[in-house]
Amino acid sequence: MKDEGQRGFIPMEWQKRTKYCGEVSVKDAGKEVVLNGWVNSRRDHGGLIFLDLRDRTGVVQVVINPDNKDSFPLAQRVRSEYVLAVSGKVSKRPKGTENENIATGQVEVETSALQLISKSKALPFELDEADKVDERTRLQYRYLDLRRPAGYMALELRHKVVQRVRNFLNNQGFLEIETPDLTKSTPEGARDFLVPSRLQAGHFYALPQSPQLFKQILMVAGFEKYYQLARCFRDEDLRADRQPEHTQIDLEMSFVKKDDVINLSEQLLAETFLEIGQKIEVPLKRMCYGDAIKYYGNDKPDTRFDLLLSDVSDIFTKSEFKVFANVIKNGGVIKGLKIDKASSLTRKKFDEYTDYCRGLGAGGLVWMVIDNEIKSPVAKFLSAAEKKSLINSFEANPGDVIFLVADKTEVVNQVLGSFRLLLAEEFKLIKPGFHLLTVIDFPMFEYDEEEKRLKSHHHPFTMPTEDSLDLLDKDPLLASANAYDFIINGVEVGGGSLRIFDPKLQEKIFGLLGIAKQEANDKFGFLLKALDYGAPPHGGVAFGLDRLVMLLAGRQSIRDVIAFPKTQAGTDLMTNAPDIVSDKQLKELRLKTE
RNA sequence: GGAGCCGUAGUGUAGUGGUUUAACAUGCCGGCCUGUCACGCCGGUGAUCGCGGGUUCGAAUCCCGUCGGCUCCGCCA
Repeated sequence: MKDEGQRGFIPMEWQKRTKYCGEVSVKDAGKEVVLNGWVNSRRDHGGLIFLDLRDRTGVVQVVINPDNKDSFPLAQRVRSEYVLAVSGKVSKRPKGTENENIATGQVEVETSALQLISKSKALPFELDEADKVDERTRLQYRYLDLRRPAGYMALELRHKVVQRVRNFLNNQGFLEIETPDLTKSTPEGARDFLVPSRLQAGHFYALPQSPQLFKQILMVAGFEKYYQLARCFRDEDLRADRQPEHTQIDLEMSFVKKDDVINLSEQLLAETFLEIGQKIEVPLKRMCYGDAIKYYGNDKPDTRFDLLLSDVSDIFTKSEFKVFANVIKNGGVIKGLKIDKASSLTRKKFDEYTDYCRGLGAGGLVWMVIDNEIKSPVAKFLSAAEKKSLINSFEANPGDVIFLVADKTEVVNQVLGSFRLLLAEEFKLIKPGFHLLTVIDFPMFEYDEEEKRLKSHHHPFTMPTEDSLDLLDKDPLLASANAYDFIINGVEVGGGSLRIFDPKLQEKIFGLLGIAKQEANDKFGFLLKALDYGAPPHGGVAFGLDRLVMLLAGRQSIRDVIAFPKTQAGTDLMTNAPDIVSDKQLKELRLKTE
């Protein structure tokens, strides 16, 4: 068997596989097969060479005997990750040489012909140790990273989840419809990615943050049930669970009530969990937004563990302890959480926690070790009655530790909400498995301190509840929305709402958001216009496919379930995007760079 | 915009009370080996310690800056 021919190229003809490596079994014993794949490893015994040949289905052992005068010399020159075609006979392995660790360990392929299809340089990292390798090297050589079973399986799972979603929605009567990626920049929401227009010099498309407006217009168009696996773009900073482009399972339905959308969403989620063999009971547990904030400090409660926040402001309304009293006088709150049997915590650890909470914006962190009495730096400032009330309130027992934060309500919730996660991890309180939750009863608006105006909590097209209509004028911050979020293990995987289908109400909401009539018409005029032509009641939901698959795959980052993800600085280390472009390109677009 | 952690042969680590031939494992190259499967054994190759500057007789080690990667805050309707 030759490798490189006269022209210096490897011959183009090669034997096509008759079987996949991972599927060779005892049943094939005695049969001739051809395998194609990569050399996973090579074990050269001098007089006998073993190769583990790998394709996407698995590995199988290939044996090359020295009496095979064509193949043996080639086998000696073969290296890791060479691509080969192997012809040979499947045989049961000699007694005592079976390998229980691999699926094909009972058999091997006795090579009759070995053919080199493609060579490989020595790899920049060893595939079976990739878990430990710096992520930047793996991203640079993403094709090698993905060649690992773990890489393959993550994307295979993603594929299967997508197929389930499509099947489920198709069976429910949904139509998959694509909407534009080159569209119009709209105010509100995230920063847009812009695309300069050549034909309309000086004008810009924006990449969609979501297909929100298009799907609503599809409802006006009468499609009734739409879905799409939509790529969404947001030019904001990245996180482990945030990429500048991500994929949403986006859907919208007409003539539905809130519970119709929630029920379908929960069924859809449950359907995806079947892919990993998990039966999820629907309907899911539901929690109102107010309780989520009150007990968990945020609107995406991690319900894998308790450690609930408790408001103890009442105990300190008349406290001699000025720090607490002042916070309450200024409208703030004192909340805390109790952790069982934590008296082994060191002073150093308490300082660490204090720094952590300060870093999140708290003025400080009060800690108390419960013994026969309370041990705490602030114990001397508290009255006996206050101490007793605290212990009662937290139902604290000797050995427990109480942490308190006093500040503005939002600060307290945010700090304790994060701190609770840290403690749960450190004390190993997190129960295994998946804990799904639907959060309902969101407020319509929140107040933006910086811009001194109302902002939508969900988005500007969210339908207020009927009860809230009167509040829009009186006290819009109390108005609640027909919106819902879906939370798994503290990760927001989806959310949606009923939409406004009355153009008058939509204009009213824009007004409350401080979007002038002129601007509303410039930016959203096409939607308002569409609503004028017989808009059905409608609502929908969007799930973050990347986050969902991340959870199903048990990974910590969505980068693991995206084929070619970007770094925290928004770069692609494999392609080196983003990159500078030629002057010619800039000129055509009438763009100048500094 | 901000905070923290990290950066030493291809890869993963060790080495920082200032002076080392910068160590170990693995990979890679060569040799031996007919039942291995993380094959084994022998030998070899490979790092001016991310980059720049400073302190010093002397810096991988201390200081400053910078670049890159990760985590987080802000931001993400």
